[in-house]
Amino acid sequence: MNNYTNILRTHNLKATPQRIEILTLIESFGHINIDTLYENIKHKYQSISLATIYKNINAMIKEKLLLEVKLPNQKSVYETIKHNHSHLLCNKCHNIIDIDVDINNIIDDISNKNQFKIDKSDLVLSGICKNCQ
Amino acid sequence: MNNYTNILRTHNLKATPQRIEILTLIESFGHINIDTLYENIKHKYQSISLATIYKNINAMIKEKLLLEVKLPNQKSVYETIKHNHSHLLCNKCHNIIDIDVDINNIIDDISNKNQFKIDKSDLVLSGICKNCQ
DNA sequence: CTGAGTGCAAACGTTTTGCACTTGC
DNA sequence: GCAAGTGCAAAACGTTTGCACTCAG
Repeated sequence: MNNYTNILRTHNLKATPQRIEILTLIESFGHINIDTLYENIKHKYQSISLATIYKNINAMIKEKLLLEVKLPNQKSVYETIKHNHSHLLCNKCHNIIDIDVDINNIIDDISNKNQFKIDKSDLVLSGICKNCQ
Repeated sequence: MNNYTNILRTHNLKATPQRIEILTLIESFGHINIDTLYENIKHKYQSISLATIYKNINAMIKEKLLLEVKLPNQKSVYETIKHNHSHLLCNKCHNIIDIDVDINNIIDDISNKNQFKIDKSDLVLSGICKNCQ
């Protein structure tokens, strides 16, 4: 039984081959946008519809299997939910690197100063990566 | 002569009443999305078109007068360009607070570790604000 | 006076929906 | 067998564009 079959089932989703392929591609790309996902999934399922991709992405987001990452100046990408992390974005090759940034001190500080209950941080650092410099 | 007239002119944009009203509303709201902007600008200019708003927002972004802020789970908002800052977002009332966060240490650290030339950081902390708790 | 901006309608790209058919379980 | 998922076409959205008219400078 496929690796993703269980994951999907435990999230109240049927393990269809299309969904397994979506998850496989997201994992292998790390981060992927809808268009690239569609292009690549067609290699295996030529007749898949964009509607199916949207429905599945949305279903998996609702079931907390996936996360949308909004980026400056480009389309959102999707990733599987892992531990909390931030993103490094190259403005030239558009590659995205996951990074671990410890901003707990900052969050505590801001929480106190503003009497805010912070439960989430979205940080994108952008610039030019090593290869593109 | 209106406050915004100069700003617009120094950014190669003609100071039309519509643009002045857009800037006035953005300043008074702090952060505003397209729909709210449209609703509010109609109080003064009933016949303004959404196309005009989009054209102007885009023109002002290109001329570095405005900035788009992408937010998790909701539409982007626009703000005038000030010094670099981050955002605190309340998931209940959707209010946004500008905050100053010193992440230079973090940026230096990440830059070195990844040999990345970082020139921009987008940070949104979200949770529940004081009033909504 | 002239080029830039406005407002309308139409076009466009993206995402969602309805529905008949298929499939996972 | 039945609810859930797929794929198609159509609809719905949000945004942009073309064009005649108007206005800022």
